[in-house]
Amino acid sequence: MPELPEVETARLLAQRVATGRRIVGVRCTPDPIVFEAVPPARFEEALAGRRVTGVGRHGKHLWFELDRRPWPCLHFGMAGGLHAPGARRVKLASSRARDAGDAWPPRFTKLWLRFDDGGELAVSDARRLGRIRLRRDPAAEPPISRLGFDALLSVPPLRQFLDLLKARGAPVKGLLLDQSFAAGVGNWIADEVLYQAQIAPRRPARSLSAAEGRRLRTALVRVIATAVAARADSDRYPRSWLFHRRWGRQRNATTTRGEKIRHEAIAGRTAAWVPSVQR
DNA sequence: CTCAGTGTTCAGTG
DNA sequence: TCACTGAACACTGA
Repeated sequence: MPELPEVETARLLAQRVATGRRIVGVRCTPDPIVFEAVPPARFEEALAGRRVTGVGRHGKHLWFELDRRPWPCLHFGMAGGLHAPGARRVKLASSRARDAGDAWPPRFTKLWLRFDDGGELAVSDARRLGRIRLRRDPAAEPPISRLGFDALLSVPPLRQFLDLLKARGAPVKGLLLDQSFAAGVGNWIADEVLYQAQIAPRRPARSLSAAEGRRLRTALVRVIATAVAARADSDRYPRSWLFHRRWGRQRNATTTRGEKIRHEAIAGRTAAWVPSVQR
């Protein structure tokens, strides 16, 4: 559940379930890839008996603040997620309508926590591209310290935003995907933002006019805020969004307004864009 | 069977 | 050194 809106929704869930509670049970699935070489015993020892004081997020990274360090940090990769029993699952837009049942803990669970009030949380990751780490000060250490501005909480003022664009020659689509520029933007958000800002994805970032840069910033803020307000429930995203029409076998060739959608690889990812609208 | 996919990292290039 | 690109990673579902 990768992009910022899903991670922010996971943060709110974690906050509700865990904040103020003590961890009374920790179970790690042995997985040296996802746990990045932290042995399960070490991880369990760091968490067991601790009280959760808060839940932080920057970009797509999430971490629990405990009454003793180090703290656990989560990145969900392409297919990871945070779950609570009975809670509506934040569905991946790309795997619509398929919920793999209501098993608890869910399939592919890597980390399973129980709290002193009976609450539970599980971290799953089918594809194993996610990471679970321990850090003494998450925001001050890699990989989080290397991130750029958080795309929900700290988008720079216009003047500064335009300066950042001028400093980069990469295709603007690639820049949006660069986490050291805007932390939290992923593939569909980048495409959505460029569509709404009416900018072609291959345009070098530094070639954007001030008016285009301004549109880009406005669209970024709006797309992120709207998706977060919808709690990352894609069914609640505006019908006019490119999002609803970019996928699948019905990779619909057109938007709701009848504009032709084109798919091509840019900066290593598939970009979906509308040449008749994006210049 | 093959391939794409809400990501990140690292080697290689200019 | 820097900016950028493309392959690798790992695995499911179409």
